[in-house]
Amino acid sequence: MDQRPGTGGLSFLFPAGSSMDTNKRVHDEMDFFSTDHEKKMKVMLVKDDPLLPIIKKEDLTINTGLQLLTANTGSDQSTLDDSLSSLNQDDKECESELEAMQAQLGKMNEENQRLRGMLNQVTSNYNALQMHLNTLLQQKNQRINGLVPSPFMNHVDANNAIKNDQETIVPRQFMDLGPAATETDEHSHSSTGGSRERSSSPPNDVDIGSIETNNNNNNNNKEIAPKQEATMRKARVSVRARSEAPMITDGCQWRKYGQKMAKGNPCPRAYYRCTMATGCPVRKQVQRCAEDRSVLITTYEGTHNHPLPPAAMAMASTTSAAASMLLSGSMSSSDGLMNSNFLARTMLPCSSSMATISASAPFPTVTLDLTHSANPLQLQRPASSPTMQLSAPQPVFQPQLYNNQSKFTGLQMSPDFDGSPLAKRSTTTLADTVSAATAAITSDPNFTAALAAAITSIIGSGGGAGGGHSQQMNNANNINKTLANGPYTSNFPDT
DNA sequence: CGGCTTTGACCAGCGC
DNA sequence: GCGCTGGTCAAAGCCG
Repeated sequence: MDQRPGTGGLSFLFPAGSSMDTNKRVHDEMDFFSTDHEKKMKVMLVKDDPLLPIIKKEDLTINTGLQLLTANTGSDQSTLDDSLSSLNQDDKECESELEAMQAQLGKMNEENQRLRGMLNQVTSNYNALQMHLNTLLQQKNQRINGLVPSPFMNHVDANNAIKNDQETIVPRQFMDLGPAATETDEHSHSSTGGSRERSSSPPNDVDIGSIETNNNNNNNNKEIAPKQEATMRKARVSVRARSEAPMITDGCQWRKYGQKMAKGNPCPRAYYRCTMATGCPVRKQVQRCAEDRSVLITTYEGTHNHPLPPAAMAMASTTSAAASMLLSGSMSSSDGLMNSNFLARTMLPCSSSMATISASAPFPTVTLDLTHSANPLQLQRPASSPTMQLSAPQPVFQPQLYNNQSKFTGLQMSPDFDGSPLAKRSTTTLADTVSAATAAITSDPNFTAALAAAITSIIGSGGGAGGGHSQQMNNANNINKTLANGPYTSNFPDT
């Protein structure tokens, strides 16, 4: 509590003609004997908060309560002032002390808010950097292996890439997966398909597990690898896109192996398996949204065990990035700041939710929503060619899209998916557009922070991926209903 | 003829 | 234990 020398603790009782600078300079001083506390507080606020209205000089000349007795003579006034000053001095001290404490409290609150903002900023930057690191490692791994990333980047490749790059850095997304992925879950999940596929096409899970075991004669790896793979397998990336076509063109070859009527959906759900390599475990489900049948929902699941064509690279990058974020241990549950409220605050400024996270049992899912309203970026192909509208997520991404993806166009759909090499279909496909979206997504720290917050709010909320607990279900239902009701029909009876 | 789609059946998980 | 649902299999048929 420093006081200006020579003022005797009356530094706020300046004459009306005192300069504003002088009055403002005293904001740090605490005068317990002054009765002009409100004015003092105003000065302090003006100094600390530029948003508040600036106090005019004349405001500081407002009479105090003691000056209400101006009808008295000069001597009486002096006597009365002395008496009142003596009588009220104790009360004034108490009031002054109270106000001083309130002022301190206000300062501390401001400091707290500022620190909180700094922490949020640091957290956002950290998440953005980690995303960028993952992307760079993926790209380097591609160059090393001559491969393109799979939709769900093979975690063995990822580990190798990271080991090659930095011996000391451990990819957390494959280490701290939480309690979600258990061998029981994996067995239960793959029991239907995996056991039946043993005869013809060994599940990729086995291969990866064996690789891990061979590379490291460590019993722990024998246990961890299946869990990692289980989580990788369970993690899903759902892409919502507006399309009249039966299936989006993502550059991969798919074979339909089933179709079911989903509960609550008038349209069936189709099941596809990747046929670009024998035993590739990647599958996808294609549905149409029950609410809006023009919206096509494609859900990817699994890890490709083979190189992908360039046309599939962009989608692979997108889904891989999303899955990596979903599985990233960087979004630890200990980060209390990153909660669903933060997600809401961060995402709501976006007029459309372009990415949502769902912990809907049994699989955590990242949904990339490309269905929202058109914007200047939306460039459609000629009407004769089936197209899928893609609206750039938010204006915040648009400059990046323009700068980085000059060939950004509408998404070409596969009107009649016949298994032909999708790369031949067009030079500007969904892959290109998703690539643009990926670049925008991964380069925007706000988005990564929001997505990280969403992931954290779900995974870290007590169950982890695949937890399927009621709380998670509630969160998931609030955040995303993407997968629940999307119908699909390969014959388009609904269109 | 090979690859794909269709479609009924089967299996496992889950809730009641 | 039973029924519902999601996911998958596999035989049959279609197509280029």
